[in-house]
Amino acid sequence: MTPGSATSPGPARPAGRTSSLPQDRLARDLQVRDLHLRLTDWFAEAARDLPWRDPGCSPWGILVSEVMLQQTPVVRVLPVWREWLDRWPSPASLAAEPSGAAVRHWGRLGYPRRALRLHAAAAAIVAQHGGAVPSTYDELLSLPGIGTYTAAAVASFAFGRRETVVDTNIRRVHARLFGGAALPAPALTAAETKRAVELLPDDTALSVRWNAGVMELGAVVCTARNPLCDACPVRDACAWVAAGRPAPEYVPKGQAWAGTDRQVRGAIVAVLRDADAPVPRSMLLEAPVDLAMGADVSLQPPDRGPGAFAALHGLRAPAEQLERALTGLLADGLAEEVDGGVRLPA
DNA sequence: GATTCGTGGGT
DNA sequence: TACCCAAGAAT
Repeated sequence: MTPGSATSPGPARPAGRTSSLPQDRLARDLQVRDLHLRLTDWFAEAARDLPWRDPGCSPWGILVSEVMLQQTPVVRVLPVWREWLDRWPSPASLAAEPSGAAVRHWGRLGYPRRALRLHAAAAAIVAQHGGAVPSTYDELLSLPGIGTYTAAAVASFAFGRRETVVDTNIRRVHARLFGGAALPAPALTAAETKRAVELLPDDTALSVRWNAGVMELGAVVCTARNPLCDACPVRDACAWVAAGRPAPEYVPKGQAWAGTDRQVRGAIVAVLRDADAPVPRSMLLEAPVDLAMGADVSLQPPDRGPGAFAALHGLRAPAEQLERALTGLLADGLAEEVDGGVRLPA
């Protein structure tokens, strides 16, 4: 069962142990409905003023924001999103450009394959939906780079549909509020999805505000570290607070970074992004003598950051790893080879 | 189900 | 400083 498609028609029921006693169920239903109202009231008053929440924002603008926000903080998305929507106000306008333009204007948001997939999604929207962002969960899910979360989020936030949205914020809020745990399981479980489905308000308009409100609570109050429980509108109902805010039962393992292929790939893409012509393979794979000997990086052009070339060669990556990283980028379509060398897809 | 895939600000 | 981790998706 996927989060977005699973919108049971029956009445919303609270999570946790199911009692066979009708009066217990009724009591839980009333408690959950109370949470619906309190949480959405709080959201109406405390919601951040984000441009993709503007009533005038197009479904395309909302879809773009959701893709950019995958694993990337709001503050870093904001400026890139504005430039992107100004440049490409519709799926057709983006689809008309080479995919490399999307990668270039993705900037340093990270995970540049998202830019590639967003470009592919725009092309699919043009080819299969007449240029209009589709409104149903299943149609959205079929687009490149749109998974269960984003499909449900766009259907809910852009089209006002009743879909169960489950993101990392919502998972954490549910884990604390109803599960009494500091953090959700390492990966989304069937039980979590079931709980989220049962918690979704029956009323469609309310379900949209519930989705956005729970997500917002997790983003600004019920944060992973140092949650602001004093500012929480549902603190009195929180199982985690009631349990004395016990520590996490496991330690999330951080992603390795230094020395990884991802680091090298990122450095290579940064070079290609800043280049206005194909870059010879040798300049990517072999460290220039002056840079290798520790040339003054500050001599790089001031508006080009610390110097993408210097950053790449500063990694001192083994030749084998440089080769592997470049091969991967070419295979992924993030780069292409031409006569003069390597460039973003044109 | 476990891995891979970027980046930079906060603590 | 080193580590955490942020509106996930694809394989």
